[in-house]
Amino acid sequence: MGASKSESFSIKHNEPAVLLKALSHPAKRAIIEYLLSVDTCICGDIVNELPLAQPTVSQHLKELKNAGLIKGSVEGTSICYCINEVGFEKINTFFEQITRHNIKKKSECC
Amino acid sequence: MGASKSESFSIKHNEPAVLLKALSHPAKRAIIEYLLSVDTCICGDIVNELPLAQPTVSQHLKELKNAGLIKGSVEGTSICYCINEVGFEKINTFFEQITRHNIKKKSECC
DNA sequence: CTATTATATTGTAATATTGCAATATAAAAA
DNA sequence: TTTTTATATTGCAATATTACAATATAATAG
Repeated sequence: MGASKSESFSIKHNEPAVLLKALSHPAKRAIIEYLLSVDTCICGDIVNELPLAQPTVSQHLKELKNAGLIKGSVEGTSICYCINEVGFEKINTFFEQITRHNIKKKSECC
Repeated sequence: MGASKSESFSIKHNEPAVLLKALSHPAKRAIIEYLLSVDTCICGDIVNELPLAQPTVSQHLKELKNAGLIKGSVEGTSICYCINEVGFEKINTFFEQITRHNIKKKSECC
């Protein structure tokens, strides 16, 4: 009856899951890609760059920050956001583990 | 007004996004982890292993297959599923690109 | 053919996510 | 202090996702 049985499952890889989920969302990925593309750190430029309202962008930034994919620092009235390498390193580690496991069992069926 | 402005954004990395989204879901990740943990290929064992009903597992398997993360082959009445390395390689490539980009700009702000 | 076993599909209820208008907050400028 | 500028929060409507019961399909066994 209904959605989300999240609690029933191992939280072993929960942190990577948060990162992956964030990156799988088009708007969030667009924000990440924009952050990767600009040399200097930006703030409300994202609102001008993407077809999203300010509150929407603000919320995505908050979630990306909570996930550990971006960092933000206050600069006067504006806030400067940039990529947080730590989050991406965590994803890499997660996938390295999976890939190692995977290669070991490679092509045993199907 | 409402959710999902997916169309508005670049589909450049859409395929990786599908993979990431699948992996970010607890039940789907549990299925993947189970598939990684067993030596031989399995089928309806997943239903016994996870706290999910058969139709639910079936649907997740379908989506994982469409995403390119698993493969399935018919064996009599049952169907044998296993990891599809191709999908994981695509994710790896996607992250290598991002990481390369990322390291180049490392710590320029915040 | 009928029964059994294994999986897929359909329909639907419960829940989660997304996006934004309206509003609030915070810092600097006037 | 008032205004301006930049961002965050709240509340809600629209949409998407999830899970499962009921049912359908497919292959094999008898």
